[in-house]
Amino acid sequence: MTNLRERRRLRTAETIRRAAVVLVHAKGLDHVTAEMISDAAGVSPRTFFNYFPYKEAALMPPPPVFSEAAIARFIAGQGILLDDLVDLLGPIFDEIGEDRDYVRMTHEISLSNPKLQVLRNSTFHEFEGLIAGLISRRLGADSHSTALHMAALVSASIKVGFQTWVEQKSGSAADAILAKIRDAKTIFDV
Amino acid sequence: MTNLRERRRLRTAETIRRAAVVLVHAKGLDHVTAEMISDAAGVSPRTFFNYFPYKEAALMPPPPVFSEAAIARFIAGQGILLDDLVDLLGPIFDEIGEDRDYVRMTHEISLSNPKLQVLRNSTFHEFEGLIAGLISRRLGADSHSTALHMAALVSASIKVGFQTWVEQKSGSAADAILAKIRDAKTIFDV
DNA sequence: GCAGATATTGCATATTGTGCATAAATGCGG
DNA sequence: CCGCATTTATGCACAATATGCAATATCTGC
Repeated sequence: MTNLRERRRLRTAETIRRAAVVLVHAKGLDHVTAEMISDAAGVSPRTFFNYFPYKEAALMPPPPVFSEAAIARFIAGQGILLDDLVDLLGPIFDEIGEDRDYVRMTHEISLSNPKLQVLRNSTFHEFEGLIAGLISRRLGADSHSTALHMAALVSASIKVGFQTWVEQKSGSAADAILAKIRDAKTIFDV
Repeated sequence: MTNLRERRRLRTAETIRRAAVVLVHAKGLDHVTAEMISDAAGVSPRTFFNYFPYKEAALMPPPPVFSEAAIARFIAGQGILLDDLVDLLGPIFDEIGEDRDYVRMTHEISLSNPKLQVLRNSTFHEFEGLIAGLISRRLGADSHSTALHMAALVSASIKVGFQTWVEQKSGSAADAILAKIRDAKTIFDV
């Protein structure tokens, strides 16, 4: 199990992320330096930049990871595409929903600063690309354009669903988001 | 005409942009400093940051501007939505297509560096938001979610269309892009 | 041409981010 | 359990980014 080191690395990254989010939420991005974050996380500034290429990167969530099994299941799936997509994405959003206050903090931070908005947009964009790739693999050759369109729809649904969840006081993130994705079926049926 | 100053400002910004694009295309982002760009554009570094908040910003195209008249026409329009959208966007892409080599350069640059990819993604994202806003205004209250979905589709179409145009040797950008938007009708009809 | 507004510039400075060398920690085979 | 190989953390030096501020130059309208 060479992944003891790996897990340690993930834990350190997470520690830094938390420290960064808390600090920036309290003081604003411009009043928090990489050094402050490092101090709060108990690492040297040099190590900070070892984990994150630039200060703002520590404020973004890590990219979601799908299990190999889940990916294989989705690609080989024969059912309604959006339903299978919901199955694929469910666990991801379950996880997000577990720490409501923290997620809300990160959300507020993202909106508080132009640079972070840019980064957030890009994060969404990358996620959309990931989804498009999976859809394309499932639909086979020549499905590129269709996959991009569908991924765009799904991504838009996620944004709307996430937004409504953030504004709510209670309820599951997965429920809110997946409902919006399912709604997309009324617009776009495959 | 107080807009002599304004036009002058736009021209200076454009001069800086061109200088930046040419330099970065030749040497790569990491080997071009803000000072080099300033020198090439004939302004002081301080002035550079007066026009652009950070180095990379000079490498992105200015946001498209729709005429008030075009916006009003679109919002009040009664025809097929995607057709009206094509009318609205046409002039924008005509303009882009006028300078093929330059646009291709900017495109190559965007793909050459992670930071620029992020920025490019965000630029697309903002454009999508702009379109969503216009669609929402046209469709009236409670159309928020629908507008976002449609804008996502249009945005995806633009990306695909732009990509195919860039790969071509000749042909109009507007034609390539608008064709893809029209294609979206086969998927999504309003 | 003059007064007021706007744009440009220089200078000082905090912060960012990287290369490189060194030290510490970890996992592995014996 | 121990030392060896590899990965990870750190310190230091330094170029580049980006901003505030004050001074200077340039434009606009009268």
